[in-house]
Order: sequence, then structure tokens, then C-alpha cells
Amino acid sequence: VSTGDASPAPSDWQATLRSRGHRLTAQRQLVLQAVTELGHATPEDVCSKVRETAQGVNITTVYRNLELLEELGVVRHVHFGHGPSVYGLIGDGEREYLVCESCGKVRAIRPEQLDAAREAIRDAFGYEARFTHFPIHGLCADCAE
Amino acid sequence: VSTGDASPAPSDWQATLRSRGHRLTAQRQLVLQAVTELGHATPEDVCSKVRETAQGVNITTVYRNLELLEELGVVRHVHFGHGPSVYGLIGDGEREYLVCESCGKVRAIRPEQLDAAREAIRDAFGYEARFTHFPIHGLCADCAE
DNA sequence: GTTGGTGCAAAATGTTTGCACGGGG
DNA sequence: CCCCGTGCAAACATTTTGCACCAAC
Repeated sequence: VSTGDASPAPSDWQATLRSRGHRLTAQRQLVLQAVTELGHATPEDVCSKVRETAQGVNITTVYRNLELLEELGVVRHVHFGHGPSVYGLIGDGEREYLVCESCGKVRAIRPEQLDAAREAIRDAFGYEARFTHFPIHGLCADCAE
Repeated sequence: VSTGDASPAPSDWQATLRSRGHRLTAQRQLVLQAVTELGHATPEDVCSKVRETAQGVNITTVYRNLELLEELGVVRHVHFGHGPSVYGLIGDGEREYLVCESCGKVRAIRPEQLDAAREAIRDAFGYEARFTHFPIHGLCADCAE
């Protein structure tokens, strides 16, 4: 392979799809394209984006395709607060998140930046912490003053 | 005062309630009693428990009283996963939580047990992390093997 | 031509709101 | 006797499910 990437290559997901007996549909491609272009998006956001290209697409289809793409390891969802899930590309690696409880600002970081914290948690509790699905909540530097 | 407690004393919330123009009702007391007895409970759980004593109580009333008791600093809610919020007493101090993504087990810990992790996060990002509202997710020792 | 995918409607789930009545202070 | 709290119904927001039809392969 030319890329040293651990996650599926940009079009490899289509092969995985097929090997599992799934089909390649326009909606499926549009949902992935929407997530790619939007960066972080709710199912509602994705649906709106998809409809710019294909009018009749139903939100149900968006939910079903986001779920499938997540199973394939192409996208993942995060819970930033009380609202809807937010989907994003995995692409060149996972991200973990810091969310400020006061100003709501979200900061995406690379997992290795949290290794010290993860180690402290592992040492104390034997837990291997992951902040990809539920982010770290707290007060950011600006709000903590 | 006889207790050195930072949070309101066991019956002090009633005074705070009154000072804010609220009233002491049977439902209000029963909701708090239910949370106390259940330890960790969803609004649905609390409602069922309350109905063991007073049949006609509506879940709306439970939601409204949980919200009020939270404003008063008597209870708080946590999000353990995709389901409903879970309420608990604050009583003798806050708790923070570790939730295993694999087996679903929840471990409650005292905030100071996470001080090393909190310090690592503060050093790296200037964030003051709180795991009271959204817990730490990951793999517990048993599931990480 | 199979059988998986889609659209639509409806249900399920968790929570909030509007409103008239009743009870706490 | 005022007005906060309650019960009830309905709305709301997010996600899931059932089913007939359509389209990918």
C-alpha cells in the first residue's frame, strides 16, 4: 500500500461494503460526502447537505447510512452535550475532544496529547480511557479564570 | 453549624426553597426521598418509587422537582450513555464516574482520586476537567485485557 | 430475479410546555 | 386569598421500526 494509514483508505470502504453484502448507492455516497465536507455534523445537518444535491432523500436513510458507515469504521459520532449526536470522518485518525461547560467551545485534539491523563487514569483505576465518544467536559482557560 | 459540610445540610434545602418563594409539597419531599433511597435513578425510576407512596404523581412533576432540586444543589444528574439522565444525591460531596464501554459497569469515585489526571489536562490545555456531568468512558481492567 | 436499500408513515423514547384547577403559605 | 405546584394533554426533539416498492448487482 502507498499510505501507511491504519484506517481504511479513502475508497477502501466501498470494498468493505461489498464484502459484507451491502450495495453502493447514491445516497450512501452523498451521506459520506456531506460528512466529509461538513467536518462535524448532526444527522439533520447531513440530511440538509445531501438534499442540496438529491432532493428526495429521507432523514431515515441518513440515519441508516451513518450507522452503517460507522460500522465500517469510516465515520464516528460524538456527544457534545444534550443535543443530537455529531458525526465526523475518521479519515486520518481519531480525535478526542474538550468541551467547555461555560462557553460551549469545542476543542479537537490528537489522542496522544491526552496520553499523560490516560496514564494517570490507567495507573489509578486500570481503566483505558477514551474521549472519542464522550468528550472531556470542564472549563476552558478563558472561562476558568 | 455542627457539620463541616459545604453542601446544604440534610434539611437545609427546605429553608433555601422557602427563601426563593417555593413551597414544600408532598411530591417534592417524595422525589427527594426516592433519589435518596435509590442512589442512582432515572426520572422514570424516581416516578415509580414515588408512586409506591402516592399513586397519582405525574412524571412531569418528577421532572420539574428534579430540576428544582438540582438548582438548589441537592441532587445532580449524570449521562452514563445513550439513555435517560441519571439523578443522584449530592449529600456528602460530588462523585465522578468511570463507565466501561464494553461491559457498561459504572464506577463512582471521589473527585480527588482524579486529581493527577486533572492536573495533566490542566497542564496540557489549561482546561479544568470535571467528570461529574459526563463521565470518563473507556475500558475497565477486566475488559481491557 | 434476488435481496438489500429507500421513502413514507408511524411508533418509541425522553423531555418540555400550556393550561385550568387545587392546595400551601 | 394569592400564586406556586400539580395533573393532564399535547407538543417537541431525536431516533427507530414496519412495510411496500425500487434499484443494485
